[in-house]
Amino acid sequence: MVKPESDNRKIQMADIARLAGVSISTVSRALSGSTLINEETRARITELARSLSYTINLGAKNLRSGENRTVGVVIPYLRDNRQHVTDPFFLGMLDSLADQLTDQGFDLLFSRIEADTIDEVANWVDSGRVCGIIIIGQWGQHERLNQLARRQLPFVVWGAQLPQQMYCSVGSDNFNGGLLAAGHLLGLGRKRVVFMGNRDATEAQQRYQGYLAAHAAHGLAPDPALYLPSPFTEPKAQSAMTDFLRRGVAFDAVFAASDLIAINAMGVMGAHGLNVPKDVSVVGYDDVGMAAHSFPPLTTVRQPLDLAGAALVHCLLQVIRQGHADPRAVTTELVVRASTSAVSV
Amino acid sequence: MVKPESDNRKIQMADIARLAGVSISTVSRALSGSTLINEETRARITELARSLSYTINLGAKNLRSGENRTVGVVIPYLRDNRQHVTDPFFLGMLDSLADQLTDQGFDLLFSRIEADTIDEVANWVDSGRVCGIIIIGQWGQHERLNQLARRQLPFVVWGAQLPQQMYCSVGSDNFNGGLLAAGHLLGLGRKRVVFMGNRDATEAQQRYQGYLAAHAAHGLAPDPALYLPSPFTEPKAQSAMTDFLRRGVAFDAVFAASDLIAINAMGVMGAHGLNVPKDVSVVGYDDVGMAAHSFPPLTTVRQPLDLAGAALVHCLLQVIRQGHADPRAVTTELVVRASTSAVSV
DNA sequence: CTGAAAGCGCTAACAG
DNA sequence: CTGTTAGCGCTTTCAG
Repeated sequence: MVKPESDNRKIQMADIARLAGVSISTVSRALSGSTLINEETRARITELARSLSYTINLGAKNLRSGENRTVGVVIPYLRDNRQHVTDPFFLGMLDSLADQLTDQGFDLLFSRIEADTIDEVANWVDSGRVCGIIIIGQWGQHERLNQLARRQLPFVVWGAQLPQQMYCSVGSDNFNGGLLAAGHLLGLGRKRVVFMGNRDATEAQQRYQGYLAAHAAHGLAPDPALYLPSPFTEPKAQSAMTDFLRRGVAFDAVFAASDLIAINAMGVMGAHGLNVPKDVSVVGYDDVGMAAHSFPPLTTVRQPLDLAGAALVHCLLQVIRQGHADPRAVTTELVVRASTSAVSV
Repeated sequence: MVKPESDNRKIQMADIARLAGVSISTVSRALSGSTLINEETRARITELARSLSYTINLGAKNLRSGENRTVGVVIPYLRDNRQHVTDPFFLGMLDSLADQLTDQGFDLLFSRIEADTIDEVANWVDSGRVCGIIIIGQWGQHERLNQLARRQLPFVVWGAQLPQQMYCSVGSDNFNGGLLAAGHLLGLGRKRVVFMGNRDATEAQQRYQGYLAAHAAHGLAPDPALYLPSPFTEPKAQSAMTDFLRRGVAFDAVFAASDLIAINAMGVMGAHGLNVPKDVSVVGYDDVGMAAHSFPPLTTVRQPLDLAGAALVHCLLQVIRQGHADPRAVTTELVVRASTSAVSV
């Protein structure tokens, strides 16, 4: 099954060789850019190959050469979260990786997988399906990832750098991002800045540390009541903010751990008659496309997806070739838009 | 390059065979579920294989058996549009396809490609990289797609069914979707319903036809001034709506060709002091996750992504095996939320 | 039921 | 510079 229709047999090297009146090896050399071949013969063969729109059979090539230029990209999901990934950040990351990998001549094998069965990605490598794997997000599987690293599985993950980490991670500079965001709000004269996100998620935790540091730099310590736990999904972010408002805690700013959370929080606050940025200034995190077009447009910490994708690919190749790569952070940058303003006098 | 580190040689059939004291062919049979093998031997071999966490080398298997269980999925993009895809609909579709394909034992090779060089996907098939291709969206390349079909390329596309179409498409029932949406608005007593979208895009065109049909069913013909051209991107949708408001055309409802457009339009209208749904009722298209959590939550025409993904995969397999499959439409359904209401008396 | 042998489409020594 | 010769890891006749 899953074989093509019988009639249109695919053209292969032997055909080209016959037509060009040379040996198969000559064709192979011509097409692979070997130097030990007459330029004239190469030209003839290349031309012939193109006119027949011949493309080399990658499976055979890989099998023979032991190479592999396919990398696996997996977006894990939590079982309870289930359903489809909805945060546009992931699409952006995937896009970026696709472009990077294509540029470098790699194919991208995509898969979703339950976070707690993430070990299964090892099969992709064991079976020679891919040469390495990029995992988007840690999803609380730090220890499992460490185990994969012990098995010498070639992979890198997009996420935070953690203590006792045996694998290579690439992430944004979360601490600094948090510092920038909270610093910006405090600099505008905001006094009671809510941190909205899930501190149990490693990246959010680091952003929270930056948030604390910004307060310290201003000689402040945030009221613990200003920590507003919220998952990274839209409905839960909305209900978290709704509950928070009901509690009546005073606040004049929100730093959300993702743009998606921020935008949903702004929506809820707007529906409750609060004005953003006047009553409450809001900063998000990621700078997804939507952030520039929300109402009001969202001030946020930009994670440069193109650099991130490039770094992930770079590190993965290093892990594959040298067995190791150091974790990295790509620099973050504050993008100021209309969702933040100075306190009015 | 891109070879794994030398030391950890991958275990293969020969190893299992040696350890089990049988021939390679026996291992092959045991693992592939052949019937002509002693159940006891099979058990022993399977167990051994699992304990060594052996996974079969797919490249070799495919090469030998001529099979291929990888399908290519491509999301084209327009050059001027460039940058990253931003509409969450695509992520949803990709997710759905990933799940469907995984369930059916296929791998998913993902790629972005410029819409007007879409012919290049043929290489994936010619080189034996994939057994077939799923293209997300027509992107105005109907004729190019027809040419690919003439070349017998095994592919299907998510999009509209068009005149003189030689390839298999799967899409939502755009006409009916438009009919439902506009019918709903007219049924609420709305009289001047804007159609916002790009009529040149084939799917939007069909939704527009449904919009016209709904008017006809109510004995109406829409004012041509109510056609509001808009691309499918956020900034352009916003400026289109901004311009439209400036023009001062009277209207009391909007049917947008995508949720993304609808949500951005709602934002612009809100910023101009218009109340949704009271002053203007809005219906979108797609039912992306965001639609349920916008302000107000968006009434929309749901495209069932799971069914769509399943249909795409099903059709692709049929094209591969039988050389042909008929185009299909998956049924759409109106999801009523708070962005639409009856005209007040 | 099992083993031996041939070969999928290609690359890479090895000899000219 | 080019052809000959072995396989890459697996499946599949063909004989036992």
